[in-house]
Amino acid sequence: MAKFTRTDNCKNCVDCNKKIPLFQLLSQSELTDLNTSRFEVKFKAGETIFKQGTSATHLLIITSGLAKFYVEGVQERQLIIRIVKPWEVVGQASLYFDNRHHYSVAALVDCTACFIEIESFKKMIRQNSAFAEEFITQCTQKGVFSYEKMVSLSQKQMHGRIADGILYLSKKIYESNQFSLHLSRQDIADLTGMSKDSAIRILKEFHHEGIIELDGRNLNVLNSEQLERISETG
Amino acid sequence: MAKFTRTDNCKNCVDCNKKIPLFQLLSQSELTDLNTSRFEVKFKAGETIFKQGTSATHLLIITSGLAKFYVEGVQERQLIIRIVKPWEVVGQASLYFDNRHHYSVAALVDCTACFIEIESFKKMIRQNSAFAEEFITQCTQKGVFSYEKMVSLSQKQMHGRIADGILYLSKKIYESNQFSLHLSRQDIADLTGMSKDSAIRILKEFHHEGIIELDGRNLNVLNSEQLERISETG
DNA sequence: AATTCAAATCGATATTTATCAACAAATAAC
DNA sequence: GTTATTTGTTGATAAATATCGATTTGAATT
Repeated sequence: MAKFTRTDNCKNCVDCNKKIPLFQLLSQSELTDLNTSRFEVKFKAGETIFKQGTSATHLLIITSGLAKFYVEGVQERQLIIRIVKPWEVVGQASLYFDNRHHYSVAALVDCTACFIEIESFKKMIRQNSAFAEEFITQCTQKGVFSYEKMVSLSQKQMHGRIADGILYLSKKIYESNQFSLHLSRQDIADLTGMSKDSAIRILKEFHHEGIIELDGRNLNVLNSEQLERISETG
Repeated sequence: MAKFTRTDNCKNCVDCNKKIPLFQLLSQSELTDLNTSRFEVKFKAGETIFKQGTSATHLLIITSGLAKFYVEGVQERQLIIRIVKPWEVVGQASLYFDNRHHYSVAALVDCTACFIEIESFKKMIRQNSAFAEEFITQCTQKGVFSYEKMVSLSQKQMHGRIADGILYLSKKIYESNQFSLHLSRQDIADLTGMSKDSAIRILKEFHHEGIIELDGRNLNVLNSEQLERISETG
C-alpha cells in the first residue's frame, strides 16, 4: 500500500456534515467524537488505497478525486465492482465480517481520502438508530446494484455490457453526457468483464454508429436512448 | 403469486428463537411482539413465493423446504443468486429501499414459509442495537458473497463455474458430499450463468472424469479437492 | 401397459469472445 | 528533443459457448 501522507484538506467531521448524507444524522457531539479518530491522506493516481486481503481497521471516504473499487479475480484479472466518488462511505463489507478487505481500492486520479476508525463507526451504529437505519439502507441499495451487475455480466453480450458501463459512468458517476474519462481502456474492460481488445472494438463501433463520440479520454454520449435499448436487449 | 394457504407448522416466534441465530438476540417480549404480525403459508414445489416487481410488505423465512432466489434477467432468462435454506431471513434488500421486490423467490420443493411484517422488523432494528448489528453483519456477508459470485460469473470458464456451483451446493446448502439434488439441469445452468445444454455437457464430463457421480438427481462429490482446483484455475 | 409431457441428452453448427501479433499514438523519462 | 515505455488500435485466428434439431429418458396420468 502507498505510504500515508497526512494532509489537512478536511478540517473536521463537523464540516463533513454538510457533504455526507449519512453524517447529517449525527449530533454535534457525535461528530466531534468521530473526528478524534479520523485522519486524512493524499494518494497519487494509480496508488492502492485498500489492498484485498489486508486487515481492515478503517472505513474510507474519498473527499476529492475518484477511485476504482475492484476485486482481484482469476489470473491477475481485476473486476471493477464500482467507481468510488467523493463522500461515499467505503468498507462496509469489512465492518462486521472478518476485518479483512475483500476488495481493493485504487486511485484513478490524485485523491484525498479520509479514514475513520471502524470501532468509532460501530459505536455510532449502536447509539444512533437513525444512523444505523440509513447505513442499512445504503447496504441494501448496494445489494440490489449487485444483482443488476450480475445480470449484466452473465447474461448480456459485449454490446449490452459496454452500454451498461457507459450509462453507469454517465448517469451515476459523472452525471453528465460529456466528460473526461478517468478510466483507461483496460479499466473499462475490467468494469464490463471482457478483454481490453474487445472493449476497444465495441467502443469504436459505438463511435462509428454515432451513439457516442470518443476521442482519447473525452467521451460524449450522443444517444443515450439507444444505449438504453442496447442495454435492455442484451 | 401462489395463493396463500395458512398453516400452523411453527406455533410462535418464541420457538424460532432456538432456530434463527438473529432472533436469539431478541427478548421474550420482543419475540411476542414480532409474533403478532407473523403468519405462515405452505407452497408447493414450483410455486412463486416472491415475485420480482411486486410490492414488498413482509420478510420471509423458510421454515421447511428449499427455494431459489433469482433475478429475472434479459430475455426470460433467470439468474439464480443463491439457494434459500430454512431459517434464513430473506428480503433485506426491500427493507429500506423502495418496498419492491428486486428478485423472485420460488419453491424448489414443497415449502413452509413464515412471513414477518416489515414494520415490526424495522422496529426491532431501531430498539435493539445488537439485533441491528447482527442484521448488518448478514447484509455485509451477502455483499462479499456477491463479489465472489461476480468473479465466478464473469471471469471463469464453464468448468470453473460448474465447479463453483457444485461446491456451493455441497458445502453451503446440503452440507454433504452426497445428496439428492432439488435443482433441475436448467436451475444449475441458471445458477452458473450458462445454457442448459452446456451445463449438462460439463456435468457429464465431470462424471466421466470421476470427479462427481451424477445419476439423475443423485449427486455424489467424489473429489472435492479437484473441484477446488478447477474453481481456482477458472 | 399405453399415453402424454416435460426434462435430459447429444452431435452438428453458428455465434460470440479471447488471444495473438503487429503496429500506432501518446506519455513519461532522460 | 529524443528515446523509452506505456496505452491504444487493428486484423487474423483460435477457443469458448450458445443454439438448434433430433432423440431419449423418466415421471405422471390414464
